[in-house]
Amino acid sequence: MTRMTADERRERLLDAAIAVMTREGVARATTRAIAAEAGMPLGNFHYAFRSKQELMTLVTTTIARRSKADIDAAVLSGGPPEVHHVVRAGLTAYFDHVVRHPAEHLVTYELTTAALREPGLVEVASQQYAYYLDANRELLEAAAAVLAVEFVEDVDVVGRYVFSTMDGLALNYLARGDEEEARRVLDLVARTVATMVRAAPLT
Amino acid sequence: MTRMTADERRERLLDAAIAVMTREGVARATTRAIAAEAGMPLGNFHYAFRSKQELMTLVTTTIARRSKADIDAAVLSGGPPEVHHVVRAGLTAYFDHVVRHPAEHLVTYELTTAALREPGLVEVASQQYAYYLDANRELLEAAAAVLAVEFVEDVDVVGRYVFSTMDGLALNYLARGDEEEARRVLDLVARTVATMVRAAPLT
DNA sequence: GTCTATAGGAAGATAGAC
DNA sequence: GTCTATCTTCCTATAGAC
Repeated sequence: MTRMTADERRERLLDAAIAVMTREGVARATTRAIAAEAGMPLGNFHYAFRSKQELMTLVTTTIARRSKADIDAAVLSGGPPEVHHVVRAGLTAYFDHVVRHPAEHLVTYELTTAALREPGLVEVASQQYAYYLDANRELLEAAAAVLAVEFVEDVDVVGRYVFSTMDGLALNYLARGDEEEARRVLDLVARTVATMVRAAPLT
Repeated sequence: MTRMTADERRERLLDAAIAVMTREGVARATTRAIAAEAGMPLGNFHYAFRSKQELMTLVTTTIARRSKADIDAAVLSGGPPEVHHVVRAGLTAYFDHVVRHPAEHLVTYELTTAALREPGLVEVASQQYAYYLDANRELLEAAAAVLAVEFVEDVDVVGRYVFSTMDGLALNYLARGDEEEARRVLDLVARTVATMVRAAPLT
């Protein structure tokens, strides 16, 4: 049997790290626990990664990338072609993901706060959020194009408004757990976004 | 010189814990660091608290209480008696606090995520958020009374909308650090809240 | 009551046998 | 290249001298 390549080892440890973090929390994702999850001896960890921080950085960016893919896929659901409904469908798709995978979302908050406390990782947290914001703005612009509307407000500000609100609502839901009220807030947010657009001029 | 009472010791350790957490992060607030900050030997820690978790619970509830006092005080600033301006003044007061004391707010996010990972502390996180939500609703109702308006939407939903949005915006600001855009979002939020009220009927 | 000293264990990282 | 065994450090918590 051929040996594992360096890349394979890194990927296995990466997936194992995400699994442990999701199941037990970032604080308990020790190098030992991660190596055990990946089915390899502890000694191999530092053969694949120079340090635990190197892995943490990779985990953070990987989760951001995968989340974006999930949300992008979910937001393509159909529905009445009205701003309020289209936006609500997108927000609902996101919130459904939070309800179905709360631990995964909790991990992102843990990673963000952990990164903000580590001088070498502050940049990672910043880029993680820049990435999410970018994804958000893209979706808003795509939706606007489909609906033939344009934003009255700066689209960057609207994107950040939507993202911040959903980020806060998700954290709030994780802490409180009252799904129904959260969905009513979500509906309210969708209606506020509908007031931020007007019919687009013909091009 | 008389010895410290048990309550004094607890309070000193409590303040020391908050100081260490603010300065170095929750993860680095070890019993050793906290005892050193309080100027007492490590051995005294478990004379005042049965366990570290007991202190963590106290820290979480104490910070929630103190934050409420800060925000309540800030929100009493004057300004034009118009919904948009009054709400914006309140949100601005809150956001100013975040900008001036970012580490303190980061601590609250760290405590929330930490509590959500600890079976015995999930209740604490939930109560922490219930407390914040309650404070938020109270402020909204007080503002509505002063302005002689009433909410078109369920005031609980509006309160949660405002709280979630500001919570998300604060976290977003901590990660990204672009204050100016955050303030533009804040202004946008204030305007959306203004659309959720109408003149109150005379009583 | 107060402190020193230490138990007992887990963390990240590495050395060295195979 | 791979794994075992270990180094060093730091953690929470407690025992026991004063």
